[in-house]
Amino acid sequence: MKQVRVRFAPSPTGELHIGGVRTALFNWLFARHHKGKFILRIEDTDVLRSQKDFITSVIENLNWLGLNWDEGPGIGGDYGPYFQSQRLDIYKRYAKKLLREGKAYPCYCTQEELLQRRRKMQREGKPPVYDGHCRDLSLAQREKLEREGRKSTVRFKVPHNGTVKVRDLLRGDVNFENKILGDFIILKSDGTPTFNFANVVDDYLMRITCVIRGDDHLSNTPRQILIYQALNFDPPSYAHIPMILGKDGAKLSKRHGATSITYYREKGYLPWAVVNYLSLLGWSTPDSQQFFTKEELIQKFSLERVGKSSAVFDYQKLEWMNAEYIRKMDTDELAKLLIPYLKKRGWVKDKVDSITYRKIFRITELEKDRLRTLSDIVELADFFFEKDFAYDSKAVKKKLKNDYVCSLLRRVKNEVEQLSKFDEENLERTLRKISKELSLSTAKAFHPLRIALTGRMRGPGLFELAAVLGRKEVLRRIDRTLEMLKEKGYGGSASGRPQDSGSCSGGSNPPPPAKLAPSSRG
RNA sequence: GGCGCCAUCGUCUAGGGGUUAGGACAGGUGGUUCUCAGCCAUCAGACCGGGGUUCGAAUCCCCGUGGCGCUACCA
Repeated sequence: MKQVRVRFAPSPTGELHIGGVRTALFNWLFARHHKGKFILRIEDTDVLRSQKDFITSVIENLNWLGLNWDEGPGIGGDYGPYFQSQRLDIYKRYAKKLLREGKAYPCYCTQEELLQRRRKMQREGKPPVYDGHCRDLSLAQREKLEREGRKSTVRFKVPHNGTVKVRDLLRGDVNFENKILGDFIILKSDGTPTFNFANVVDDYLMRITCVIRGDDHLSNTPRQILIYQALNFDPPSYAHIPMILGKDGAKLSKRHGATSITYYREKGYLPWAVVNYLSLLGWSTPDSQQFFTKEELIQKFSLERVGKSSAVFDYQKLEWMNAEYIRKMDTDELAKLLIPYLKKRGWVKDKVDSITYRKIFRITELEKDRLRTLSDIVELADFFFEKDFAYDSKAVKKKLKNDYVCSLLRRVKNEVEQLSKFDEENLERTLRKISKELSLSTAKAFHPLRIALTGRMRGPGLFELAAVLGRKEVLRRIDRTLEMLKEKGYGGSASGRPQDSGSCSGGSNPPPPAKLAPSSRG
């Protein structure tokens, strides 16, 4: 049996799309499973819309995802070049061959003429296919039109009768009647090939054995098979995989949310989480397994288990899966992935020293369970880095208003100052002791403290996060909170009584004025 | 309009002539904890409709309906 050769053939007219990634993935899995070749070919024949930046982006993103190719840009191979823009003479050669054999003909219709005739056909309720206007021109007529300076395209002569059978690995045989196809263009007036033509020539020349692509291409396939036949090429086998849709059932597009893989990369999705999630869109194992290692996925993947109906892209499930992979990840590895996000915020310097790294590691440990994407770290851990963090106004109103709060904070401050060793265990023991002595439930004691230290109601364990902050910073934050409460008249200072132990005024050194933020997410 | 593809919980799906139609995400409830997250337990939720075939249809066949795609000098 001959070696499996499949390809992914994106056109660089935009950022690599999630749907494109899924197509690339299925091709890659198929190749790897069968120990065949995965080829990357850039279909940049649309000169107007193709951009160099997008080529770079496609290549970078595929690399990031780990979908490595055996032939193509950056690698080379025996069947190159792998950019269609560098193969124009090849397409011309084959077009000439078809011309010579009478299987194609020059068409001199202008776009304007075509448009008008198409409109007319539509008005009359006829199918809007090319009417064969130039199909049977005599040599003299052609020469006349040439002399008039008319530009020509090359059209493929579709037989008027008969049918084309597409053998699809997923859907079985699908038949199309030739007569509904219409003579389509294979070479544009500027000499570049159209998709259907370049695709066939390249797939043949690159010895592609199986074309795996979105099922939006199924209706194009009869045209391509006709070209194979005209050129005396053996067509490959086909597998048209279901498309990915948005929530409303329409083809996935920007209005459903982000569709470019670049977005997910920047947001902090792990490449394998994306791959794993995408593999489940249209494919499954008999036991509906959710998580796969790379080796497992390659081993278990098969086209037979690819479904036929389109799948809705579920952002939430992707997010969940990403979070799962983050939680399962080694903390050290995760911390290193988080650093770029901290740098972007200016929270850590370009060169991370070992003390800073130690802190980042601890923070990573504490926030790991809460991360859904890597960039979440920015919102979750800001208080570790921002000395001047804002207090969630809702949290303040809800938890710091009570009379006992100031005496509690002052008490904690005193005890913390005197702590022989400032670590998690001592902290916990002391804080529990204080809450007991003040006859406060741990909840009542710890919530205000958490807000004093972080500005918010949710987050990692109190002792853990305090330990990371360090004694000095904890004391400073308590002072800062006391000051803030004093200004607001909260926490017992508004009781009207003279300065008693419950008051927030007096005592401490005046810290810088604290900001009160508008209520944000707790 | 023509042609084509598709159809199981809200979503991804398993299953497939006789099943309590299974799992995952999301949602609800309870528990654990200083909060959140997590974790554990638990609940709710589906075979598009109609005909056939059959003792029996969600499963096979046909029709309908719906969704999507193609019908370009885009790919």
